[in-house]
Amino acid sequence: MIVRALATVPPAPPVVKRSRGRPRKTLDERDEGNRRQELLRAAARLFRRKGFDATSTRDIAAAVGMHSGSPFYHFKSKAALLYAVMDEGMRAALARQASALQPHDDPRQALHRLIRSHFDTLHGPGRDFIPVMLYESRSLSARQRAGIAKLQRDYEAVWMPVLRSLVASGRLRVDAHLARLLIFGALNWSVQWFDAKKRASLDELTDAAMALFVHEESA
Amino acid sequence: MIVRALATVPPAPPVVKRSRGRPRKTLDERDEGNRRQELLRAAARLFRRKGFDATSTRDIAAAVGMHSGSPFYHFKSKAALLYAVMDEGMRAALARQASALQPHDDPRQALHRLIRSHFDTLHGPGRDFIPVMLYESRSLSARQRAGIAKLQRDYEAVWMPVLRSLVASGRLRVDAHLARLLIFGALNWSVQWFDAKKRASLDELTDAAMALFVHEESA
DNA sequence: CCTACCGATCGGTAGG
DNA sequence: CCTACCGATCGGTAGG
Repeated sequence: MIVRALATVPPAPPVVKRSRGRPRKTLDERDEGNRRQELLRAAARLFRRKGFDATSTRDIAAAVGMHSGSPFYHFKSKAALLYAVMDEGMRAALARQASALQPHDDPRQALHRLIRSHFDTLHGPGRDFIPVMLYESRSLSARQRAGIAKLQRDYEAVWMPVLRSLVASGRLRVDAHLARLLIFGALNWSVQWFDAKKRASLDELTDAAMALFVHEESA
Repeated sequence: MIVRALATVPPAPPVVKRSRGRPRKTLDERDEGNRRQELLRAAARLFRRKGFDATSTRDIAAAVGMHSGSPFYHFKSKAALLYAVMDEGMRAALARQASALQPHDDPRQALHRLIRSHFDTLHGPGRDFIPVMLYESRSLSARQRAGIAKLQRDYEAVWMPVLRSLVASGRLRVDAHLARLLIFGALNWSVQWFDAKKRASLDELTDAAMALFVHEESA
């Protein structure tokens, strides 16, 4: 088990309890993956809570019981860590989205599933990754931003036929492109106010969003 | 006219073109107000573009042709500058909102005016102040955050009777509290994608939002 | 509002 | 992954 150094007591060096002499060879590969994942999760949590610029690589190292220079053994720069958080977050979101859609859904059911899956991505396990992407993209390089933008386009593309078909049947009363922007805003903004106290569950939230956006069929 | 130092060439000290010997006495009061306002506007623009933590007080000083220590003559700390930006932004938003509402509006018209006023606040003149508030509140102290939260509650309170009345007539199909959160999200998120190229005008945007959220009267 | 400056912190690296 | 360290930058201040 790893003892976390208290980030609020800067003078104290991190206490490292991992034994130095244990056998390394056979577990090397898996260990490296684990340490990398620990760094990613700690970085995501700190980037979300304090922001990218206000989080030091020392904070991240301390959160996983490493010394200050060690994160650079796993990531070549702080920006690379940020990119990895966003990349991993988007790939998980894409996978979740793909498995949410069912073959015989009508457009209304499809939108319901997309919204529910989106809320899962924002508020379910691993919930820090996508908020970091939503709020810290400014700190990416142009090249990195382009990489993330590609994944975002893939994610958004899945929504468009669903939205267009709801527009065609009069259930959405706005151009599909604008509808997507406004709906994503409504959903994404929930990271500002939704909390685990959960006055509303994610299911209830999904129903509420559907009721707000989707009109009854007819003129 | 003020010559802006290039923020990307750190070694060069800011070039100050203001004449040193001009009469000061009679204009002192107005000048101080002007300099303070210049600092606020420059800070808002930089805080929005680069984020609070990534903006140095030197950046802000250079943007208005001051030397590095001088902003502290006008504001006692960088955080005080941030607070002033948000406070000024919210007071302007409240004033704009108050003047937008007309006495004999029906609920639908009232919501239209509130949304249009909100888009003005987000994208009209002085457009940096509120986005800074929306995205940098994390950097406020608890006391400062409480001060801004009070203004936000006042701002939100104006929407509630309008939303409740639309719920009562079946034109909004969600609890008024949740409707406000989702609608604010849709509107606020536009700071991420709306640009001056204006494929859609603010009027068109307002109509689109109304069409998305507000249903026809009836069961 | 400028000058000159301080202590603290930061991202990153060499070498093991 | 640790040790020891560097150069750069930052918020802020004294004194004028």
